[in-house]
Amino acid sequence: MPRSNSELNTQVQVFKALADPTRLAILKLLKRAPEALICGQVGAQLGISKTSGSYHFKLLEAAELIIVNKVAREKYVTLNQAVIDRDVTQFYQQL
Amino acid sequence: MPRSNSELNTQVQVFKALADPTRLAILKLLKRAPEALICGQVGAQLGISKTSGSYHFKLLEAAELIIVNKVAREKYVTLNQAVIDRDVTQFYQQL
DNA sequence: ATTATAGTTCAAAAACGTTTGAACTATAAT
DNA sequence: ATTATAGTTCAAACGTTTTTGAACTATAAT
Repeated sequence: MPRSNSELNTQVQVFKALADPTRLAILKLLKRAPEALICGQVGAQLGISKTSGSYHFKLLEAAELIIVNKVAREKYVTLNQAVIDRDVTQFYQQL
Repeated sequence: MPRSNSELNTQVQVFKALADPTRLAILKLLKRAPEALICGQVGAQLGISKTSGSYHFKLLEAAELIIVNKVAREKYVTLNQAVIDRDVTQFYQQL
């Protein structure tokens, strides 16, 4: 049943965000990229529809795993490395 | 070099296993336990049915996050610390 | 001004994950 | 032998996540 611990909840949210092949692929692409990438280009490279891409980027942003910067028509995304580092550390300390 | 997809798949499997409040609670309980715990007792402590417990433990075992030891009627479980450490390291190296 | 491009939103559909109860196996206790 | 306990399995129900297509907004290019 619902275990209501808000730290646990955000942790679950992060793991849920990571628990999908498309999103993991996005994050790995961003990790290797020298600078910000445009959403649509990432989606195209992974062969997903723009609607689906929009959904996944929104979810990654909600989990604070990426930073989004809208410039004119385009959406530039980068890893939120600080938050990822914090999450890894937490994972390491707890398990 | 084309990155094999099976690595991504097992990674996704691990994150899926972690992406649930009940399973995360189980793992944290196991982490703090001085020795192996009995499935049913863990389930009771978390207030889940035995059927549901069986489902979650099976999933955690499939993801190799726990080690299971059946003794007579009881199922003893411990964290699979070696695999967890490897997963954390991989997470750290890739994101 | 028209058309093209990048992305969003919405609702429906499809896919996937979790819980439930009943029936079951195997071991233990009386 | 009978009854109790620990756990599994199965299918159905229930719940959540993901994909889809169409309609939409906003900016850019011709």
